[in-house]
Amino acid sequence: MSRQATFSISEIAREFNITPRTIRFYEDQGLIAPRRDGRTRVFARRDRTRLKLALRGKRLGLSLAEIKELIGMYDTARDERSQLAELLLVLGRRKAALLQQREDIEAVLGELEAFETQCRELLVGEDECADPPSAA
DNA sequence: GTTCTCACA
DNA sequence: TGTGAGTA
Repeated sequence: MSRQATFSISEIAREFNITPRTIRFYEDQGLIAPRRDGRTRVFARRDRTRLKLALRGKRLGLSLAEIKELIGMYDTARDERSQLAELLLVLGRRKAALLQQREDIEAVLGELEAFETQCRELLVGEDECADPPSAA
């Protein structure tokens, strides 16, 4: 029953299926701030929670900066309403970005297909104009 | 095993 | 947004 209270970076990495390198990187970016025992990082449940939130944000395609923003609010944890409002703002931004990407992709696909059509027409034209080789 | 820094895509 | 190498 000795429920462990702290964890090493490698334990956390294993648990979330990421590399210790990535965890240090996230710390650099201000997403987490584990306690230190000397220079080695000591992770508490609080850090695990933050990391879990961060990875959820990543799955949604949020930038680390956005994730940092949201997680910071989770900690500050004043009123839930402003947190939810902020979350909606970020999600709205993300959705807008995805919609724009979809538009861009569709535009490129359209151009590509037009070009394909052109190529096919050129091929057919060549067939019509091509003299049969020396054979008969 | 963990740390940091530098370089690299 | 991460990784790899080299270091201590």
